[in-house]
Amino acid sequence: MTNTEPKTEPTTEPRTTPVAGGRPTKQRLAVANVLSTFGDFRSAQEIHSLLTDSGEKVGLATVYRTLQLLADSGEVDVLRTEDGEAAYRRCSDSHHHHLVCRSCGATVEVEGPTVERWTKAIAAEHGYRDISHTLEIFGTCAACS
Amino acid sequence: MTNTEPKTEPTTEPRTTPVAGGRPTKQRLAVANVLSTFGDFRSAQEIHSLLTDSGEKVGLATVYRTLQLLADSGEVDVLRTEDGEAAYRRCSDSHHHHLVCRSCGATVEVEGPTVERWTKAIAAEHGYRDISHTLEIFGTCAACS
DNA sequence: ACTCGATTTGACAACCATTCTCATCTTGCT
DNA sequence: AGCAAGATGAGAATGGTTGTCAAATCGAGT
Ligand SMILES: [Zn+2]
Ligand SMILES: [Zn+2]
Ligand SMILES: [Zn+2]
Ligand SMILES: [Zn+2]
Repeated sequence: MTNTEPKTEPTTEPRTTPVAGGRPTKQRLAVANVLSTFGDFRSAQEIHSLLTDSGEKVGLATVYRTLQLLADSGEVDVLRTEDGEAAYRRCSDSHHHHLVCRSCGATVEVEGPTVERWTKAIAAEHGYRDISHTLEIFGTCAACS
Repeated sequence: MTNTEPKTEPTTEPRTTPVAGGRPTKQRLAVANVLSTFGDFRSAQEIHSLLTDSGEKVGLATVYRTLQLLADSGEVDVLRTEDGEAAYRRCSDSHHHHLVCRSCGATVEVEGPTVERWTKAIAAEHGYRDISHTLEIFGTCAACS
């Protein structure tokens, strides 16, 4: 039947393609899109809910796979919440941390070069590379005092 | 036998292990003891294996409960590895943070007034009180580079 | 030392986020 | 169109952690 060439001619072959993020499928675009809608960290399950609620039909496994892809390619930041869940956010956002009221949950995004410099300096001082860090500040906000 | 120990005597024995909050049971002492034999972070499951291998019969649930107790009372440090597992380690008395190799787990305790001042300043600036914070630094150590 | 109520334990079930499986679409390309 | 590699999704499997609850243990009071 189909008597094509036994093998595809390796003349101009796919190996040169840097599949950083793979194919731009609908599902992946949807995940990337929802990520760019929010500036803060969201869990994979949360992202999946947002997608299904908005009518997009994307499987949970695909959400996880896409987030891992994006994380591996450096397009999103990933961190672990205190109870062990992974949270993702688009990394084009400026790096920042959170000041959270432990009573009402009111959150303030904070940032500053001070702590960033400090962590880098500390890490370099001990010979560590590829530094990342997690920092959360908890307190009682003025309204809850 | 020696049943006439003077009650007024403060501490006569080598080590009365004061376990956090609750009763100093055999199981809790065993967990606390195994923690003091290691300087780096160990998972709960790992600690449980160490205990059972050494003959101590302690249930896994009890290990988890004890570690939570110790963590809540500040006697051990707890952090989340980058793959989401909780890791525990005996804690030194002073407030500090950790620089952890994400490859081999090598941990350096770091501290400094810089980040402490920064968090307090940020919090005060936004009217928050009773400030606490969590900060972990991850990287690849020199040996793993 | 004995009793009794409160605490703690442990075997196992339940949870839940994440990953795996694999049959079935899609996409990219000719 | 036609094909093969890549991607998807429904559900099962995984694995760490927590919940359940009867039984064991502790310890203060007697
Ligand atoms: Zn508040
Ligand atoms: Zn930072
Ligand atoms: Zn290392
Ligand atoms: Zn600190």
